[in-house]
Amino acid sequence: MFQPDEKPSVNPDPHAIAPGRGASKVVSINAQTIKVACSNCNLRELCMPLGLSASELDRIDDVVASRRKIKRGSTLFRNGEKFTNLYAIRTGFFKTCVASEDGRDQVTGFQMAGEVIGLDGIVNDSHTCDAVALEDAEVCVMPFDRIEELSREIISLQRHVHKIMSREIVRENGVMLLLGSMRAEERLAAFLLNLVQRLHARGFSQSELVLRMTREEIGSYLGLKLETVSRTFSRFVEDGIVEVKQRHVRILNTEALRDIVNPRIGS
Amino acid sequence: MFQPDEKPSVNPDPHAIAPGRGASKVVSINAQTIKVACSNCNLRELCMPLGLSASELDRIDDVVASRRKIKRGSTLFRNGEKFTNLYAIRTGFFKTCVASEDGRDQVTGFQMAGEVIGLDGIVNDSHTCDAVALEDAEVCVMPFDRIEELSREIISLQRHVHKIMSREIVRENGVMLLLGSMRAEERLAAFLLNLVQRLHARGFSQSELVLRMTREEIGSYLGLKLETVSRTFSRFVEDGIVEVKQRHVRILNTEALRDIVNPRIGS
DNA sequence: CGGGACGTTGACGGTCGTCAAAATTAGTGG
DNA sequence: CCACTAATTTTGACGACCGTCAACGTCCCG
Repeated sequence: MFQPDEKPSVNPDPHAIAPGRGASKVVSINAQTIKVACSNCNLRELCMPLGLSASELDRIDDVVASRRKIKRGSTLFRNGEKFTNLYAIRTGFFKTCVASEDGRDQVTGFQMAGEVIGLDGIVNDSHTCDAVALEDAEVCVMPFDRIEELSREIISLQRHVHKIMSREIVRENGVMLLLGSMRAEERLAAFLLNLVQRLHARGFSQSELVLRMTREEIGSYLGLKLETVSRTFSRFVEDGIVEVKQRHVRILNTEALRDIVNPRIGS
Repeated sequence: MFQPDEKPSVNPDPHAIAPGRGASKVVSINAQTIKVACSNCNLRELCMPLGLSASELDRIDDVVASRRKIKRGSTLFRNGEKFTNLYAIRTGFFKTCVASEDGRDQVTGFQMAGEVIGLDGIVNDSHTCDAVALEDAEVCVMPFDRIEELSREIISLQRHVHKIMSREIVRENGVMLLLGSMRAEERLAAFLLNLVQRLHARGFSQSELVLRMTREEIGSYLGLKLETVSRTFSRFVEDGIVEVKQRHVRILNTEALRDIVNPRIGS
């Protein structure tokens, strides 16, 4: 009933281990040498500015100091840790979550390949949330000092950094709208549409997805309890809008989901 | 029972109309000439980086192209409008709100003197929310191109811009926590504490404030209906935590408010 | 002084949270 | 590879919190 995920049209960089173009592109970490280059990364169009000259592209490779693998369940950074890097996700799936003093916590976002995390750390030079890998992941480590340095010289990089931060602000505005004014069905419908749209931009199916997070994590993100998430899924299934088998979801009626998010007057 | 607001220790720039230091600092707008200068603005410490050299300070004055007055109830910018400027609030009070297609809207924040608005417009070169003045206001108009230009040259300005954007991201994380996991009392308590803390940083009282927004706007921000906001205020009054007379609020027991936001185990 | 915007309060109902139990799956170690 | 335990998910019953609807009161401004 559920096929495996379609292959993304932008595959993980197949030349990641190929010989570098210069010593500066080869960095030694933990006794293993990893070739690092944005210039031939297929995620570039997602996480780097377009329209760079060859020489600019060459210099942008320098923002990535190294790569880092994160095992499922472990953290990329934690609340309180010193901020030094932004991270571009190469593969895998993350959640970010904040915690209040009395232990409540709230998932503030789910991030996938091509997206950048760590922006929260800039204000106070320390992170204010946890970033947890929901599946084995690999990220590009980008020292923020170098990003600032280079973006002083490469205008399109500067603009790009600003856009990434602004995009995050706008995204959070949308989440606030969701949390502040939507009911459970609307929240879950919006969540599914958003996920599938982002996956589609990465070459995956428009109608099928595998949830990398638990019902509880979805609930935390949407301001609902896990039971409500589960019940709402069940209602969607009853209504023939989706098929759900554990974490595999197939969207049968995208229009219906859109109508739930944005109730139309009349029919 | 309620005195008028205390005077802020950082007063509106008393030299705003004083003779400028050069022609470039004098800009003509709408047949009136307004002296524009961050260097002698008393809000500087709130909205500009610290530790600038005199020459840098002089150049930062150039970021502000002009000033603009906004009447209570009118908008500084609207969803869909082309993005060209960021705005630093000199006086007055704003709300920003986003709207969904079907007409629901959500207040995403309240902004006061020294804070910067317009960051949402950077991603798509057009604004994604409305900024509405809740009282007569004046803002510094800062063309974003010039900000980017100057921040390529002045490192501390670049860092400052990044911090402002990151701060907004962190703020919104906090709002998501509030909307996602707090009950009405907790939300309102957190809201009051946040407002009074920001006002205090501007030289106002720690315990007294005048709400510039309606119950409905508070409710929209907090994900509650106006009746719930009103009822929750009444409960706080019954419990002797605050005094409320219309939009004048006096906090009688700050600790109680903190305990509501952050329930302690035990006593 | 009068109309409109804003705020308060009450009664009632719906949505979602809480508690509980059972089913299914995933992960672990033998 | 299988058994066993933990984790996750589903479903039900019930109740609390907050939304809805309504009426009334208050303040502000023309």
